[in-house]
Amino acid sequence: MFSIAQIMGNPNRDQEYLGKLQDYYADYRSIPSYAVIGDMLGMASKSAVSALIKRLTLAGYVEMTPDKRLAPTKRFFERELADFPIPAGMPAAANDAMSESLTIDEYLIPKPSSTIMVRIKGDSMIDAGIHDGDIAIVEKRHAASVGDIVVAVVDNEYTLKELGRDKQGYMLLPHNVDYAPIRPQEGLEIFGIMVGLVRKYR
Amino acid sequence: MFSIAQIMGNPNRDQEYLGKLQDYYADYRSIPSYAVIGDMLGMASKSAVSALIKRLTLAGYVEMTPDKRLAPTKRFFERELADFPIPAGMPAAANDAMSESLTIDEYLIPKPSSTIMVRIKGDSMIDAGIHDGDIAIVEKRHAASVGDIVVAVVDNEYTLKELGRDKQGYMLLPHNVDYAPIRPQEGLEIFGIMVGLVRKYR
DNA sequence: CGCGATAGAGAACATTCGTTCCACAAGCGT
DNA sequence: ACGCTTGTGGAACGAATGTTCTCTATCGCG
Repeated sequence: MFSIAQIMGNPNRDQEYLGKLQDYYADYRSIPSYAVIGDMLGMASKSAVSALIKRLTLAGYVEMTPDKRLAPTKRFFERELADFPIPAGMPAAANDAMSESLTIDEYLIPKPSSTIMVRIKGDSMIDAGIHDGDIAIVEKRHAASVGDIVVAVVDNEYTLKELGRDKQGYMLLPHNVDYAPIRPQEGLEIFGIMVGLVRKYR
Repeated sequence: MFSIAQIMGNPNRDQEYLGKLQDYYADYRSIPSYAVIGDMLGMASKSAVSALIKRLTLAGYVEMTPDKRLAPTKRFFERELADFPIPAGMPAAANDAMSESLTIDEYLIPKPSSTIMVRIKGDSMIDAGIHDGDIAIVEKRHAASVGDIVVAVVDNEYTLKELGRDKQGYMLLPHNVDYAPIRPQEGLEIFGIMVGLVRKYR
């Protein structure tokens, strides 16, 4: 991977171009055609745009999708440090974790079609930091590992617990001393596993 | 605005198609050409794709950018929020009549410009369900109320605690029996208040 | 069983896309 | 001042795009 300064013909200029592309993308979630880019950046010809895109591609800001469409990369969304005016000493801005994604949605939901959000009821998992009213991000699938927090179907009811196992077989572990582990009588059906948690303070 | 069920020819089918488009977009941040969509969805002709896109446009999931490129709308990113326990039959493509739809970003970040994300370090707040490695959504402002979870500046260090108060004045309350409340010596500067929490299970 | 409505296949079409080539202008060092 | 490098303007080109049309298969309903 290269830095923009290493690749770019005129780094400052190109940085500014990149900024305008980022703004456009923020508005429309799509990268425009070369002609529109040209308009936007004040270039009269598409060859200039073509060259710019080549540079941006080399520098890793955009890439081609499998069907040769121009798409932004993770690096495209990186923010300048100046955007995060966090005074020195700030508990490391979550920049590191989030820098790879534009949004929290992307961060938590890599596979939208098989992901649902469920609002937690009750406090059987409170010792795992899962509170009543929290929203669980659940990825639907039938395979889970011991230690995963799963949504399982027990006696025709859905429940969120940690998947555990001992010599007697699988069980569902609440995280609350007031609740006892559940040993499903007849098999255990996994509905999905919990991949994320969202809580809102108001 | 319409619901997908009102517009769609075959709602379940279209919902599934929409899901695949969402997955593709999550991977590449771009909507593919009609030909690729056709491949992906098992349609051999572009006219079928064209019809689908018309329906999705009507339903408000995609739209045209100023230069006639296909782009997702906000609604494209919304996810259904189910209440727990999950109603039976849920696994099937959620038809409407379901509770709310929302994006996590909008849910947690009403004021983007004054909101930052901070990764939690340590477990001084673990009894409040705030774990090491979680991401706190922090709205920057200087006013806070007792009971808020705040990011405060104490002795030139940033710390996340509950804001408390007794007759001796304000203090910062950890939520962990191993930690003692902090009574700032010389004033207390509030950096922001915690409005949300995001956790990712791997 | 037959009818109509609907969706998809397939092909033709004009449009638009991005690439590529060449020529010219501006900036730089010698 | 000159020549070289670099970047841009412009035009031409083939490829790919999305629209539209007709025809056929399928489904639902009576």
